[in-house]
Amino acid sequence: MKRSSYCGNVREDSIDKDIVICGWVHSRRDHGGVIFIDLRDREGLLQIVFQPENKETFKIAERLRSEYVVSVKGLVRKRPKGTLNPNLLTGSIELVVSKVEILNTCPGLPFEVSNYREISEELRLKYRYLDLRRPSFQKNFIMRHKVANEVRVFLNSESFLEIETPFLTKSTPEGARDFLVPSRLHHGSFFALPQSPQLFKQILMISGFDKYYQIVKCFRDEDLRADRQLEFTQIDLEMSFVEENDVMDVIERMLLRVFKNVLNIEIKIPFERISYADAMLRYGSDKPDTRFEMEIKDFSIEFKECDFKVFSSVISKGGIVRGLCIPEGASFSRSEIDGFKNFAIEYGAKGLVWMKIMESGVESGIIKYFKDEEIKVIKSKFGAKLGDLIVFLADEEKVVVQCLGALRLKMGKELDLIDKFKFNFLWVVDFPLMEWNKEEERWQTLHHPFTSPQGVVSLNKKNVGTAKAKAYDVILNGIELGGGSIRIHRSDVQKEIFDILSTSDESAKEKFSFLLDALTYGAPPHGGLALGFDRICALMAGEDSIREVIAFPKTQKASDPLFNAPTSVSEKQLKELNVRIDVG
RNA sequence: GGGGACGUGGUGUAGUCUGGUUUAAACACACUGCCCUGUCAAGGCAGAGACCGCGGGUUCAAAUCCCGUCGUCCCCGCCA
Repeated sequence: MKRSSYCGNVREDSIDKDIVICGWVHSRRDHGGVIFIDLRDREGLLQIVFQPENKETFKIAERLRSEYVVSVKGLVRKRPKGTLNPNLLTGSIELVVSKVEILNTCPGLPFEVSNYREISEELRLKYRYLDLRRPSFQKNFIMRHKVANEVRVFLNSESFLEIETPFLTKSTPEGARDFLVPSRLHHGSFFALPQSPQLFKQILMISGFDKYYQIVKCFRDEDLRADRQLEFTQIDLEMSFVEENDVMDVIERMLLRVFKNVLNIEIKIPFERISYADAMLRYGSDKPDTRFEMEIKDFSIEFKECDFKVFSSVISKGGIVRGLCIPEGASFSRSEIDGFKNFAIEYGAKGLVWMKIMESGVESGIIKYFKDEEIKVIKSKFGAKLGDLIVFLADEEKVVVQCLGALRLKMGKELDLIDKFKFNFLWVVDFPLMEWNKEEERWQTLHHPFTSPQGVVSLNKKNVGTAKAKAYDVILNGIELGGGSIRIHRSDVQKEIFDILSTSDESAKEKFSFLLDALTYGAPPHGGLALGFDRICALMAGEDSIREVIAFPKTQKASDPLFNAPTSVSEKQLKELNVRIDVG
């Protein structure tokens, strides 16, 4: 029997027609005299009816069990009055079976193929093929396909060319840890899997392709998280003869189209923009979640000479004091506030100071150190209301910013201040070009070393600290969707950057000499951006983890329970590669 | 490298804090059999199924307390 339709796509226009469908037995309701089966395929469910008059099919129906694979021929008809199911798109019709064929059977399942139960991730990944059968999952992956398709249709219409770049490439120890692939033909040498196609796409610009994109896998051998996998997918694009606004405009219009055509949601463009400095000050993060307010306030000037020595001495040593006003937080108990303190300590703070705005005045263990005017300033700066809780941190800037940023997010979630149906896009711009790495005593780029500085000043180790980058990150609901920049297209500027980054024993100039060369041969001004495809899909699907939109993800310990990877390999394989294992 | 949560029939959980007749473990779903001609997360009756992740210790007695170990998840570090 040749299939004529998907189960989930049959509609009333097929009434009185004979059709053939194939699928899995989703559920079986045996009434003794009549048997109903919900047959499932990727498009959805259709109720099929076995009637006792047809003895042959009825006998087979009695044998059907969950997840049996069958093909069914029958007549589509309108369901009898009062038996419609409004929960199904096919709920007004059913298929009366005239012929049925069991294509495969299925033993007892390790878990039910339904949306109604949370199964442990371990089991889900071991039986990923069953897990992926669940309707909610099929939906996620159909959506993921649509997103990719809309991206391609849009970028194609904007004259972008899809060009592939290699997976076997060169290891560059900056940034994330590389996955290494031993070379059989070059003993002792290794390829690396790309952390991103960054340099390839820049070279494609030098080659004159003008606009490039790729939906491409990237690899980073770092620890995994809910939003991080060893291999992940990026929408990677690059454009020639552009400035920041041109790239940002393309991305905004692309996302507008994707959200409209996939979710039927109108997002507002252009996205709001915020400077890096502002984001760090107000939200304590370079990827602020602006779905709720609760902004951080700085008191480093106000408390410079205050009587509370913890504050004034930190400030005199170059540190800062900032605080957060938690609406209706005064009802938190002492131990709950201690919990916040421990949370802050986890992020590197030494302690946390709090004040409750009560009817009787401000309640706090340190209230005696503060003058009335100072309390007034605190209250007015926050716009604090009765019943609010204010917390302060005093430390070096990095610690305070990070802690309060994390605490703000935690409170936003716990107090349910976040509107889950909102999509808040945001550009973070004006990043510093570099930051000083105290431990290693050297300059480090915030983005990557190919990012163009703002302005045309000649850069050196003295003035680089104040330079801004032509870089931009696109943020959605506090998650970094992607980042990009205008790249350096002049060899002399790129050389300056490498000089600043280089330590005495390693020269970036040598490692990237091919790039410096390429830039001299007529490199056009160019820039681009890379978007985390998995993250976009997870956000659009309302999932908390990108694993829910990746068909075969790894566990947090970086293994695959289905294939049981990674594994050791044979001596023969190792010998061919001239690799010896030395497990300590 | 570090912090935390969890691990009980096939699945999801209760029981763990305060060790012991709420019979060596309860409930729901799934499973098996029977009944049932309009259900749709069908219903009814009956049944099978776990020595409580693994190892060790404390104790008269351990799912329960302690130590170790493995696994899953969340977070810090890390992710230019």
